[in-house]
Amino acid sequence: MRNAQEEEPQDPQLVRLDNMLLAEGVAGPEKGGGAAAAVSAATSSGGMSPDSSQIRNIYHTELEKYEQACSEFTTHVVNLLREQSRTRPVSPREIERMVAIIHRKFSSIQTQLKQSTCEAVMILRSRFLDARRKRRNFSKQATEVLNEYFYSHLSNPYPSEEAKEELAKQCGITVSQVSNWFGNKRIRYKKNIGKFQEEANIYAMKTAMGATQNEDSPHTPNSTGYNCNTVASVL
DNA sequence: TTCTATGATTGTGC
DNA sequence: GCACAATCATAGAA
Repeated sequence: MRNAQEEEPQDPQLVRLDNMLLAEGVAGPEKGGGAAAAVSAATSSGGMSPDSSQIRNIYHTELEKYEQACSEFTTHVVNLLREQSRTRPVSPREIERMVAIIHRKFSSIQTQLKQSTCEAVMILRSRFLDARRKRRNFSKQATEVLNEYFYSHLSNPYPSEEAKEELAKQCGITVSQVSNWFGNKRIRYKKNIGKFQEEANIYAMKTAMGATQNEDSPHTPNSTGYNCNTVASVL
């Protein structure tokens, strides 16, 4: 039986589907590859997204079911043939041929399973690309928080990893979105300081007011080093 | 419909 | 790996 299975030439379509599933990280060892990696990169939460890991789990469950069913059915048919051999001559060659037929039939089921998994991955990929295209502005409050940090650290607007995480938490966005925001802000501020002057003054006033309210505790911010007069000279 | 603002992506340099 | 610069694509205002 094993020989009959191993000698069967590999279906080129099946090979193609196998390669694709491997490349997408659905088949083979668990890793962050292909669509799975792309989606998880977008979520920045690390690991596979719920959708992509779901596809992987379903695929493996179905594949196991398929293998079990194939093996059980083959055993069943072989047993039937052996029983028949009591009433009529059944050659080993006939058994082999029957097993080969069963495997061919099951192979088409396997192709269908892999085909539909590939389709699911493709749908997931296009959904991810759509999400990337559909930009959403951050909430007013989030922009406020980011701007406050930016203008109060104008002399060094490079938040540490911890600060980025804290800002991300406060704004309800990801750390990479915080990094993007600061990257964009630094470059746009630098290119057009004049345009941002008014905004800088507003946040400077806010910071100053906050400092006045906390006059009893002299070590609290405005300890950020922000000074209205330095706005134009930095960066 | 056009224009501007803005979040995201890509390529490059360090 | 991070920051910068250029660019893209879209949201939202005019």
